[in-house]
Amino acid sequence: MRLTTKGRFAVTAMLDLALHATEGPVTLAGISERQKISLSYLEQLFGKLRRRELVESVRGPGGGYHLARDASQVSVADIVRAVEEPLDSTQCGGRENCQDNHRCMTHDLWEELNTAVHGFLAGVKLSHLVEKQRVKPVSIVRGHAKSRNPAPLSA
Amino acid sequence: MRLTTKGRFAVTAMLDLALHATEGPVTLAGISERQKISLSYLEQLFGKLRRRELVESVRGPGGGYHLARDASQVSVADIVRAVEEPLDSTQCGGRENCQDNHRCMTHDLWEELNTAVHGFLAGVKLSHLVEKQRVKPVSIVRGHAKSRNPAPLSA
DNA sequence: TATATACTTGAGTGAATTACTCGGGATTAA
DNA sequence: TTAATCCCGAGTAATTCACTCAAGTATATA
Repeated sequence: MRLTTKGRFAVTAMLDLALHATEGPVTLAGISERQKISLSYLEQLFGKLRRRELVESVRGPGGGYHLARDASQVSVADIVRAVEEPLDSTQCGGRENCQDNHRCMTHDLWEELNTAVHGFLAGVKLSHLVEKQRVKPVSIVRGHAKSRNPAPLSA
Repeated sequence: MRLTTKGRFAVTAMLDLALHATEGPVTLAGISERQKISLSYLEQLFGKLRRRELVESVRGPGGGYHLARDASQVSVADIVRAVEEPLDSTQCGGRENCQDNHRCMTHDLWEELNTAVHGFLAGVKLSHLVEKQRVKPVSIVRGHAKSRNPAPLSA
């Protein structure tokens, strides 16, 4: 599981979608404005989300996107995997071509870590985020943060 | 905590160091050959490891590196943090400039994830890896894997 | 049917990062 | 003095990321 801002944007967008689920199809333009994510970029992301059947689209005027399944059935791991496509193998492409035991050794380690991360993200459902979000006092803070920080995982 | 192949290489190198601890200072040339990591790249990595006081160097002929503390006192998290320098902030640079609650919301999530990852890696000591390594039957597999895959976190 | 709204797709791009190399230098054992 | 080491900073090719641009296609509504 890779994890970059792409995955984070996707989760944010999906959360926005879930929060506006009652109001019919949600437009990308709306998400773009509310979340300050470029429309074109959202289009890219939602193309993948749709192909992975996490969202469904309604075309034409009044159209937009809605969740393909209940928010409780969509995990953060699902979302990240959907957009962070090249979820391919690690270091030594699987397990065959490990150079020697050292490499294999650390390979096990990274695999365990990956399992742990995946487990963590799979445990967090979109519905949890929605709940947390709704509980929070809504304090709108303005401040354009069109930041470029592709840090894969940051402290 | 970022996590790229740089961190993985560093862990591999440190494990090699730990495994050859009894034979006096370990040269980078040796690690380079055994682990198939470029010497120049190792020099870069060990510069950082030394500055973070994870290893100590012995200069001149017969010199090399050895662990600055016992393998049981060095965690994988220590190593990764040492080389993966820019361990700076996430999305919205801390907590102040979150655009609105959605962003803040997911920010919490990523922070929790980060804590989990760090916890995992902090729990794995170099000594654990050494033990596991020593137990394993030594099956040398040849196969040059000078692969370029900077996947930050892969499945 | 015309038109505007919205999704859909694919190609392209600038900046940043990664994973290195290169070329020199400093230190010290023999 | 020589050679084995570590030491360091600049440079670089490839890649990736985050994002834009320019076309579509579908459809609700007037």
